[in-house]
Amino acid sequence: MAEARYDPTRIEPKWQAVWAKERTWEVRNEDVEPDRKSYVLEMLPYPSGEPHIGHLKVYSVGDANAHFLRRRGRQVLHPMGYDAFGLPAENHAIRTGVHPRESTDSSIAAFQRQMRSWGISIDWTREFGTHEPRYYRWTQWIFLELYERGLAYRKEAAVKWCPNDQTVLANEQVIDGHCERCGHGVEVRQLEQWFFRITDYADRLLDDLDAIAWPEHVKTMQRNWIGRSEGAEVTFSCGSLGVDYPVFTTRPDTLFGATFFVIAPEHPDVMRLAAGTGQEDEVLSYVNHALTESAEERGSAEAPKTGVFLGRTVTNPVNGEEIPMYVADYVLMEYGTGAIMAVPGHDARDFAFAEAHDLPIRRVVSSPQGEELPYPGDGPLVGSHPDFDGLHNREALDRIVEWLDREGRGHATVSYRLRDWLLSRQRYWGCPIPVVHCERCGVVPVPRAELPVELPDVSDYAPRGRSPLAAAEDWVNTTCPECAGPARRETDTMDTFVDSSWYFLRYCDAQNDEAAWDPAVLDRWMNVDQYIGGVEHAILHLMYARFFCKALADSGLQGAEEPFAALFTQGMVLGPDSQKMSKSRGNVVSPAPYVERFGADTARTYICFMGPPDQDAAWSDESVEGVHRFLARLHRLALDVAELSDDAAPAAPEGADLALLRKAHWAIEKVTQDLDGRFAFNTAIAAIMELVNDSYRLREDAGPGARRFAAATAASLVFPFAPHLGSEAYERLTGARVWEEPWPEADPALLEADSYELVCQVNGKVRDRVQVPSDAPREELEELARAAPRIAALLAGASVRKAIVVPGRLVNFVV
RNA sequence: GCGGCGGUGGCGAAACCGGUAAACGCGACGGCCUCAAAAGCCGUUGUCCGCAAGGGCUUGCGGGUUCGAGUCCCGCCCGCCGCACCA
Repeated sequence: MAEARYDPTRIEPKWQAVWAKERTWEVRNEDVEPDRKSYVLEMLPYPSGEPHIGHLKVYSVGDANAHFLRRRGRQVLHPMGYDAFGLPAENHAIRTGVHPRESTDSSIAAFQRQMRSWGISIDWTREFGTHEPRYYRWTQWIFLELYERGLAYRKEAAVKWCPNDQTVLANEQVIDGHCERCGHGVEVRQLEQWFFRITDYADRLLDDLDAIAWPEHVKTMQRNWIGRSEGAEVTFSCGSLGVDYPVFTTRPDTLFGATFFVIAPEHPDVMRLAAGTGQEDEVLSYVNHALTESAEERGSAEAPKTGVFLGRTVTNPVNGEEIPMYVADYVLMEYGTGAIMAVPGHDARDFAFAEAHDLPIRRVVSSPQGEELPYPGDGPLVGSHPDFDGLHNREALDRIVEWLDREGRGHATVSYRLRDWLLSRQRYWGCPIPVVHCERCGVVPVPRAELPVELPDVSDYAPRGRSPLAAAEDWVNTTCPECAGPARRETDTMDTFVDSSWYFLRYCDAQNDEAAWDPAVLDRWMNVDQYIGGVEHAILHLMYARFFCKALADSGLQGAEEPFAALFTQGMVLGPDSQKMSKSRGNVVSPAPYVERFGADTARTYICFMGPPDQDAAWSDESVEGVHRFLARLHRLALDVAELSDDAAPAAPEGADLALLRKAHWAIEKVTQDLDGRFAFNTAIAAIMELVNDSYRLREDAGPGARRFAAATAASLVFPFAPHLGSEAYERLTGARVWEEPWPEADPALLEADSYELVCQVNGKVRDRVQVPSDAPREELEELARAAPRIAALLAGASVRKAIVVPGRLVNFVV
């Protein structure tokens, strides 16, 4: 055995230097052939400190995919950038006074250094940070495009406010009533804010999910988030006040069971309704209490159903009945119309409220199994109206809606859970919103030629309920582009999700200083063929990016309706204790020390081997060493075999040569199938391990030609996971550069053996195994199985009722 | 509560279409090499009974379909993730 040690610290920098010098992974837009392109993209990192183990995982997974596709003849676009605006850098600045740009840039430098040491095959000519003016200039440009189409708008709204971060939050950034960033309880405030009209796209965002190859659970989460409900809007009138109140219901079939009516505490008419009824004081104190409650206190379905009588009634449009009006916090202002008809017989919440307030409960749908009320299921209508009683409720539903429509008291409609995207933030470290406020002209967009509106430097980053930018007086005071009079710049910045909603478009044409992109160039690369990232972005980022693409497609600015044709969500790397990594648990594993000690190839291959990449998996130091052992074994094998005579693989192999060549072709076939869209990296690597094991096992008996082919094949197959070692070993064995070689193809003749082991069962239990010729017909297989010694013994005094023959697998005798 | 995913050796896992359960790796045990150790190489390793030959049992639990079920169907239990007073 050769004695040269496997030394990644020598091998890895050597090949990285070759790739950098030769610009191996760069692709030129001019050279792209549309039917050969593959756009492989991992979610861009948020640069904070050093890269962590999760980054190593996404980029190892993505790089394996990129390498495989290149060697299958694809022109692969595989770029990298940084999602560089955001709160952590700003909070750091508030603590330390260090400019967020400075800490962000030093983190980016750490990412660049480490990702290069990992040998990831990136086209670095397309790199950018979203905080660079040459990028956010175009973020602002897109904002103006959307503004002019009415898709970006300003309105005062009840918004979620984080008192700790002193900023508003998007609905999506509120988790269980708490700020996604800092965990502080969220309050509701009335503020004027900027929104994107994503709700206009609700149906398309929903329908187009069917056309993309995404994991089912991600699609489900998006569907739930959009929350489309079909139902009807029905008008109840308050005669004493002369006002109509529409409600949304998914169950117009239960209208005859409505025994009271409820509006949300935030409803603008609450006090007007209570006025003069003697209920004012009670209502006022209830509303005040409800509005100061935290989202969490108010949020739970288990919370007791509180509420107060408003002193008035409304008329049920289907039967003219006067039913009492209540204000109660279980009704939400932001969904539907902020008012509901309450049907306690068939809705659990209304039932709870009715019981607590002693209101009538009426059954209008009979339950086939005799279930008690509240009964939310289907069944024939009862106690409603002679025209509808006896009809199945789903049919009655349609008929009732038709009737309402004819009478002008309601109509079929659709309601969504999805809200418009609140994009303004009262924070410093973000992309400035490119508008000015003029006393005379109102909101005026900054002319395109004046973009970017650059983020000015300030000395105090702490938010004080307004953006820190407001303190930059020289910057804020400007002139109106329309009337040239005095104007003030918008001081809010954009949510960082805006920056990351289009970065994949910019990669296609990253050097373009004349436009955000050349549409012809975008047409060549888009859409992203394979997107890779964590499930934590299943809703926010992935929904926003889809919305942007659709909105930009509608403006004719680009052609991709869907940004990401296929999505792969990788699982988390857990700590050695199988717990989520966290500083407080002290179980954080950093990539750098492992890369230093074992090499990037070992770290990358281990990460791909530790389990199916879409599942969570715990880090294990022992297993890392096992993978390192495997790579060292392959390295040693290559050195040994390289010293043998330079024979070609035998054309008519026999014995050990045949066995080894078969194993090599089996491995080619297995790895190819595992990598081809399956991301089954763990089993692909296992197959290469088997090939290496057999190469050792047969090293005394197989000839140099077969041994060289087997070793070179192992090097070639391992390349997507361990590119440096793959290149090194392959070069030693063949003199060629593995990344310039096409992906190997299995020879079908060597995939078939001329005999196989036939399993012989009696009553479904394996009793014997015999070697049989591959081409044996069924009758012969049955005879051979009968003749197997242990089978013959068992069948001896028994009568065979049936024999099942599965060629290629088994024979089963039923006795 | 609703939706999704999962439960297989001591551990990470494999079994892609209903056809040999446990590939590959870790760990453990044994052997070779060595003055010795490390490294390396070669074995054994689901579990129970048995000296062995061999046999029984085994994919969270209980049923079912089938010649045959980890895989399909029905009913449970447990874990993780998402949503959750959305009318």
